[in-house]
Amino acid sequence: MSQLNPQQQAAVRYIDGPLLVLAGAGSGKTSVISNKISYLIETCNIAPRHIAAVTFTNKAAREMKQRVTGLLESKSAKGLTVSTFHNLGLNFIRSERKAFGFKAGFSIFDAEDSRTLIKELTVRDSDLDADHIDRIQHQISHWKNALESPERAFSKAESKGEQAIALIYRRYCEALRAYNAVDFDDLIMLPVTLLQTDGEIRRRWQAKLHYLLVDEYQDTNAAQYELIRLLSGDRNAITVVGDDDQSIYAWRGARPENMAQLKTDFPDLQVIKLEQNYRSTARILDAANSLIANNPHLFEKSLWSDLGFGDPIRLTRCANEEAEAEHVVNEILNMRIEKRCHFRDFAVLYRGNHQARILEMKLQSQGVPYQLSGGTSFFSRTEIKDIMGYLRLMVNPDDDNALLRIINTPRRGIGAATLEKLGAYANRREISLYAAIGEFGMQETLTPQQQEPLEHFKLWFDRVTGNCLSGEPISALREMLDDIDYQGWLYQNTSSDSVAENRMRNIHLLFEQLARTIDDAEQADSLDADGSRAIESAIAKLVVRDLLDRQEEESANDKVQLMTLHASKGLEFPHVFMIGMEEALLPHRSSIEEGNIEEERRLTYVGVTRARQTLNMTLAGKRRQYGETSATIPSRFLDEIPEHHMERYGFGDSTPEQQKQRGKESLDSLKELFA
DNA sequence: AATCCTGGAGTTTTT
DNA sequence: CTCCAGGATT
Repeated sequence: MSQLNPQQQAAVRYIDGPLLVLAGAGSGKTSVISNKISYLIETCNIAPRHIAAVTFTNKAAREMKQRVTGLLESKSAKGLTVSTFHNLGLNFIRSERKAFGFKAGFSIFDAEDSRTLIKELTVRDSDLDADHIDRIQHQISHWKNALESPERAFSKAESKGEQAIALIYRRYCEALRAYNAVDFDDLIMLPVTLLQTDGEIRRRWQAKLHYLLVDEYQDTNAAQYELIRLLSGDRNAITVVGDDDQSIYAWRGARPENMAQLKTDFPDLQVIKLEQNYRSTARILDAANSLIANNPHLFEKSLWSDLGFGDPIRLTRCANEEAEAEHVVNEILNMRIEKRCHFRDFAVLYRGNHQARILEMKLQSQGVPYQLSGGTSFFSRTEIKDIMGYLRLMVNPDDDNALLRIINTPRRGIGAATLEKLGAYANRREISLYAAIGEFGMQETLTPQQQEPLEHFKLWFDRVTGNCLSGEPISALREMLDDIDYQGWLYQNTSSDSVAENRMRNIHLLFEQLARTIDDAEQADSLDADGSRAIESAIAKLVVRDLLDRQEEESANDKVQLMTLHASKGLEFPHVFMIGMEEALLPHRSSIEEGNIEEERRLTYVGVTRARQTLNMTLAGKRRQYGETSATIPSRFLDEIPEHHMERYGFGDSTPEQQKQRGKESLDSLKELFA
């Protein structure tokens, strides 16, 4: 506590009502939340099980939990909830499963599963093109995040097309029900609907939660906000921490207006600003402040730091994107020697993932180690989706999606025609595909060659399931892998052996994680009172991910970090490069077209504020895109950074003399600022 | 079931 | 231009 500045301390101590902490970049918000949790436990004597802290990513949740545990002196954190919104929702659904009408072992559909299901639904519906699937999926997700039921969506629809999508939305929900499944959005939406309609359950949860803390509040969507409001009840014991200037996820439903909404919904809201930055030099912060001042603001705030003026921001105009990448690599190599630092101290940030490609080439050719973050996430890799399919079907035989994924992977001679008949029959009888296999009615429609592999599969899978649920799940699963010779199938289906090896490693990683999660589930008592088995809960937890970040941490050796501006939020690096500072790239073309410049500016702001010591910006004079090379225009955001903080290279319009002059002005103005 | 071919898109992404 | 998905072809 003594480590905190007065504002931070005030934010920790204020517990008499709802509190909004406006935490600027690098102002120690994680510290505040962690310290507040420990303060609530140690000083206010609130039992950990009555406190919940909510984050957006597993990584953030894990870090916070760790810090709280480290801060606690005399008490234990046992029973404390620090989890993601989705995890909290999942726990809620699990413990109120019966009220929802789900069977044990319900599946969680990820985006890919949802897409498959929507495709299935639209194909049968001939008056809708299949190429609108992405739009439909997006729209459904949007409705769910806005808490719109299919019925409401239909009645609000403004066109025939929208009505048609609303009808698919309804069938999509029905299908999920039939599959005993929920999707990611349901993890938030379903708890909200139940809390709204069931007073008894609402009171029970409100009685359980005495204090609620929310991180990255500017990223909450309508459903998440409603969940927070319902859980906090009229106790109003709630602290939310956020920064509207770092709201960069409006495109996926985040509503930074939720910050303003708080003032209306909680009239006695206290607001505390954290403006001291412990990360960056004064120049970098002044640049960031000037930039973001071009956005309208609900709450004015201005970051400052006492870490010294620092180096000017360097802006280099390169001939083309190739020269740009080369320049960045050379700079990194030079700076590493000059500043005596490590590769891991550098980050290269960009707007779009494709920008990483040239960079990768140049880094490789110079032998610079790098870590590319982003890319396909662990749980969307084919091998993991395959094995998860087996696991899901094991605990939830109604999950037709899972069955379809794995029934012929590896090949079992069960083809499209067979599945077509099976589907038609199951549909008629209103049972799941798995249940339909081997029924008498089925046998008439299938040829013996079709029937045999199906029934063989079911017999085998029933046995595997039995082994897995009764005895040692992990060894039963390894046995299953041998049975189906999954390894052989991998080697046969991948271009090189190293890819197959890697995939096999991933599967073992998954098993290890599953074993750990089962242990956790067996120990946790409170939320699993519905009598479901540990493995069911473990598989559900796996789907909401907890593996990816862990892997990244392990491999974070001495490597240059490459990532999108979005992915950089929450991180910091001694030396930051922002590349592609051009109109149409940053701000992105589509954002210009949609008139959404403010979010692009915030994105730039996030990038700038990642830097501790130096910030290097680059742009390419000519860029090749869509086959043709054309001249670029420097990003408008560059003009919003005070010229006296910038050192321009490659613009040809400023002599070293002018540079020096600006450098003087810059120092003078900074001195004035700090006088 | 595997492979080739064509067409369309080409921001950001967690759970 | 380059990549991927999905369809068509073998």
